[in-house]
Amino acid sequence: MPASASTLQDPPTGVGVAPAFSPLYQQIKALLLQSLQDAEWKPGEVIPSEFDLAARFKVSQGTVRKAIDELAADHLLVRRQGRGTFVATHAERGVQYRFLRLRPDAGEAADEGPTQRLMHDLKKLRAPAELARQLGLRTGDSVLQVRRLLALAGTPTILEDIWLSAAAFKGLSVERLAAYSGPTYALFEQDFGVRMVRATERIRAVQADAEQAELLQVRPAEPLLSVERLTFTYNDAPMELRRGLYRTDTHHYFNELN
Amino acid sequence: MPASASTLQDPPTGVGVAPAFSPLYQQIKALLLQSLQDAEWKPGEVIPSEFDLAARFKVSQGTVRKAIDELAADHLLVRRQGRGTFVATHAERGVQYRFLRLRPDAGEAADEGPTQRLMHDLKKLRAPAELARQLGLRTGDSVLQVRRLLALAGTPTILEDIWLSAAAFKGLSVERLAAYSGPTYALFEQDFGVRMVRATERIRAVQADAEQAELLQVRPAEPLLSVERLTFTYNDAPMELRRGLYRTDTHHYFNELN
DNA sequence: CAGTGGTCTAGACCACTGG
DNA sequence: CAGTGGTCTAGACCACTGC
Repeated sequence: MPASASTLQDPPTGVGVAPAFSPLYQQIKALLLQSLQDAEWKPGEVIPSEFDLAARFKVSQGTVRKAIDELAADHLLVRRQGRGTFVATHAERGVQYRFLRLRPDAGEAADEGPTQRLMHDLKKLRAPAELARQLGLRTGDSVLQVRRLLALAGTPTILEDIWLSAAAFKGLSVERLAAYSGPTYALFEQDFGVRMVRATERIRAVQADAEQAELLQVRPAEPLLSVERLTFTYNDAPMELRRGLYRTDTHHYFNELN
Repeated sequence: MPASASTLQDPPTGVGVAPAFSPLYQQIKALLLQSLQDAEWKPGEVIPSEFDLAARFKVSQGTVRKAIDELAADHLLVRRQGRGTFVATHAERGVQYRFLRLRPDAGEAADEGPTQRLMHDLKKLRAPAELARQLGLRTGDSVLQVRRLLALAGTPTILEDIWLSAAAFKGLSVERLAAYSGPTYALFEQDFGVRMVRATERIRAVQADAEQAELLQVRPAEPLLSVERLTFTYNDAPMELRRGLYRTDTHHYFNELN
């Protein structure tokens, strides 16, 4: 028997329902996740060593290890041999623009991210029903809309609209966005304590309308890739909706299927 | 020290280069992979139990376990508690069409795969340089080209060209393709012993040309999603190039970012 | 050289499956 | 009830990092 399973959640003994047996390491994982959510350890910081955590939770090091393994597999934590285990961050070089799958056609190496921001615009508006639903807000709640145009290798390639809860991102400004040189998600971590963890994307082929064509410097009706991204923090709480229009004449969306 | 590391590969002792320390479980993983490649266990079959494998390789069960864990994470093996560990297969219900990311706009549930095949065509041709390069063949090698049109929920939605080495897929016929009701990748396993393991996709927005438009029943110049897929067997050997044109007016390409 | 993650073992026991 | 994967422990030792 685990040394002290009783100090953690015991499996429910109710009748009728599935036993819902939960292994110790899953419970540890949940506790670690809670600490991440509570910002006990912030992005980029070290968390306690496996032995310390084992002592804290009164389980063996191997059990903590397995919990951390899963969090590392989900990119919530990053292990570094000899140094410790760290809270993952979008600010770190090498994993920046982790969610951007647009690659130049030539040379498999990923771009270093957008090389130039051509335009930033910010509006505040009331969330229509569908947007509110996706962001987990109520219809009419205050929402920020950021529109921006990004250039890759000198040519405008990405036209993006970003929608955020105005409450959660209170104080976000065009100036801050324009001045910040890293990925937006790193800015969200630093300024608002919002760490983005995963995202879903819905991709379609669409025709550029007149305005989009002009901004992206393509002919009207030129085909563009529409990438609708819903981004989640800890807890699977949706925090951002983003709609990108990508030119795919010199770049492509790269995906790896496993 | 591991019980019998000496019977497996010892770390190279050369000077100058990185030590290239390789843990035991990695070596076990490589051995298991070799057995999969050699078709010692075929798709859908059970592999020996962890204890049997531990005895065979003269390591502890935990070490075999870790090797299998990684192969299972890569979807090469599938663990089933109480039953055993099986070689993954595309024929299995629930993982069919694992590489098809097109989803209906309404209802997050994935389609059960293409509901109807409207057309199949097969040609034999000499591989141009670029195709040969991608498939790991020599320019001019004999290649099969399959063209097919698939309908989802009654409307033609996917127009696909598939290129395969004629040598590796000798005997493939339109009749076989048309008659087979499951995914192509399951057919490849059964008829040719080729198990597809992973794939990369390059996605672009393109305009339908006249022929494509007619087949997919859209207006010419309608935007379509172009999905170019390179599919690999064990060993990262490319075995198939596929170019799909997807209508995205009622469906979208779904992607999960972690 | 101390501290951290990484590997490996051996053994106990639990959960699930099928005969 | 036997067999398989799944969990947990305890302890030893290795590889890597930084002081």
